[in-house]
Amino acid sequence: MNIGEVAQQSGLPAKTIRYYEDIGLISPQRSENGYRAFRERDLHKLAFIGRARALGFTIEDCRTLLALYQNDHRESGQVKALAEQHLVAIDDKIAQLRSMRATLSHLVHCCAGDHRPDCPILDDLAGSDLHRGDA
Amino acid sequence: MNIGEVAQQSGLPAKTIRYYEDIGLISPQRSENGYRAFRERDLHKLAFIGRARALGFTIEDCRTLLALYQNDHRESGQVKALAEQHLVAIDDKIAQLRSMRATLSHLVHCCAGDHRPDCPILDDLAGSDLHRGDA
DNA sequence: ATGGAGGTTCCAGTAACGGGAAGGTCAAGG
DNA sequence: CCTTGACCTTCCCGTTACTGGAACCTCCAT
Repeated sequence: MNIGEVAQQSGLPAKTIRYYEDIGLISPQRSENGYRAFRERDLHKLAFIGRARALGFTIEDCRTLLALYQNDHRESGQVKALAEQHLVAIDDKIAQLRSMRATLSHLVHCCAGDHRPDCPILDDLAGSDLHRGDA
Repeated sequence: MNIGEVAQQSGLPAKTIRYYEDIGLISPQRSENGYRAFRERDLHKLAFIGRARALGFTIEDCRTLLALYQNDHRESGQVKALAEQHLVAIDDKIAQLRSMRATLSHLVHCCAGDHRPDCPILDDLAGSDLHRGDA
């Protein structure tokens, strides 16, 4: 298989596949013409990576997960630990975004959004304490 | 004020403040010795940027917001539009993270996490369809 | 005079690719 | 046989918002 077909089947852009080879995630063979010659195993690996990436794992996590996957003597505890760690990181991000969202949403609702220049959003960013001290 | 004091008062690292000058967000004067000489206005601007960044606005958004803030003829609708757009982006990110979280959390709960190699997480990443087809 | 805490510039690296140039290869068509 | 177009190759730069570090300068206190 050439890279184009692998790209289609894995859903990953050809550029990304080449990048994954660059950083040593995959090592496809080469044809005599210099083209990458992918086998089923490579495709399978790429699909694996694609799914891990879709779950938000970093490339380094993917490297680790691939190694565990290919290691018959792995312990599922290692995988679970990695996944739980990632879960915590996701929760942290969600919490941070929700905090931002709450503040921003409040400000948006306070802003008339008309043709006048008065704007509680800018007031808040400027630290004017006008609405924060309105109690 | 030298950069150290401004860093403390604004809560931004000195490196970041220099970077903000590099990209033209601020333009502090210079003392004869070559040191940056910050005035109150600069500090105020930096605090403004810091707060906008804390709400997740990009640097380019900050540039726009600063310009609006300094423009007496702005219309609050412009600010509100920018904020609402950002709010949508935040919501998108939260939705994506929650989707990841749901899948990952399910997989983690399915995994024994012991010393055996069998691992539903890896099975899922490998696309084995074992648990997805268990209905 | 000297030591240390500040300041300065510039360069490189981060994560994970994407865009685009310059050029080789292959299959089909005239 | 030649060309055209699709596909492949490598290589280098750009992205976001900084961070770390080197090499060097300046100020203040002892």
